Amino acid sequence: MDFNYSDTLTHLMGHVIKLHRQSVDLLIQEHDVYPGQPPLLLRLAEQDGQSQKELANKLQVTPATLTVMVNRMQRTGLVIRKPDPVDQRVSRVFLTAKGRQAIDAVKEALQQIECKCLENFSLEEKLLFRRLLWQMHENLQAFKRENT
Amino acid sequence: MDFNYSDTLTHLMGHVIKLHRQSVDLLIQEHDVYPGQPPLLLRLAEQDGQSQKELANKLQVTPATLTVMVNRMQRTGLVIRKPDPVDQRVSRVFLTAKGRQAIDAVKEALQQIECKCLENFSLEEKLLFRRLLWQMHENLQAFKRENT
DNA sequence: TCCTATTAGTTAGACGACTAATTATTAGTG
DNA sequence: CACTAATAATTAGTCGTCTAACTAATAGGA
Repeated sequence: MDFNYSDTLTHLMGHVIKLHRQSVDLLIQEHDVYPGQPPLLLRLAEQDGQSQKELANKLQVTPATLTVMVNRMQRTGLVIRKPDPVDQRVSRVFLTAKGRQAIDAVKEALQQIECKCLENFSLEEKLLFRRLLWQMHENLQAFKRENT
Repeated sequence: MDFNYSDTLTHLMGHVIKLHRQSVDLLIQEHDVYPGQPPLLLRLAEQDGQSQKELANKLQVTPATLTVMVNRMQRTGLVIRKPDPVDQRVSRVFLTAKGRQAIDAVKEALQQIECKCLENFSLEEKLLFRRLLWQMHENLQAFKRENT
């Protein structure tokens, strides 16, 4: 019972994710947006001025990671940090004008790639794919709960 | 026509991949194997003593990345580098005894998680999932070809 | 044969992510 | 009220990955 990692579904998925990142990056790099930043930008587009803790939770990332991300994006002028007036511990992240412009490109790019990804998929296939992916997500979540 | 990144298939896939990594890591970290190393170990299990270039190609990683990976794995004693006797430019990577031991644990872990991932999947669903994933892979590859 | 091109690998510096330890500030309790 | 708990963010150090610049060695052509 030999086991080939290359035949594994997660191996293939990993490659797809990587290709996806690279493809999106091709379209957005001119806006000073790096591959990990689109999710943060989009969360800010939904609601500006969230605390870093809120953002970290939504992005499923540790607060430490978020601090570093915000530092870089502040340096490239996409966002700006402002202290919360009530609670001095929290700092809130706001989009700059440049950030807002970048978001348009980012949305456009993600949309385009998602569309490209799903070329030749029927509606049923899309739905099924999502269902299976979700099932996988739940299975892994269960595994983590059992083994922590 | 508002666009929600959270509803995106690739967003969900990203989470699944992340959970997968974390889950595998739970099972292998005691063997001094870090999350990015299983693929390299398994390639060496297939064929020991490959050149770094060969390995980089198979892992779809740049030579620079491979150099760093091998450095770390050499430091933790999983592999060892030996110069090619014919061509002095190439250095070949070999498993150590510890590396070979780790591989057993890694295979076991990957198998277990892959199995867990696919809980409640029928055979048809597995096949279909792979087919759709492959289609996505081809779509993205085509996109990259068109935009490079 | 010698000089140039190509090739394999490395290094430096950046981004993305994590854990563990640290700093400030707020909340709660005796 | 004072002291301890808990919370938000940061820092330091590591792993994973990339690009660009560099070194060393081989291959090829004039």
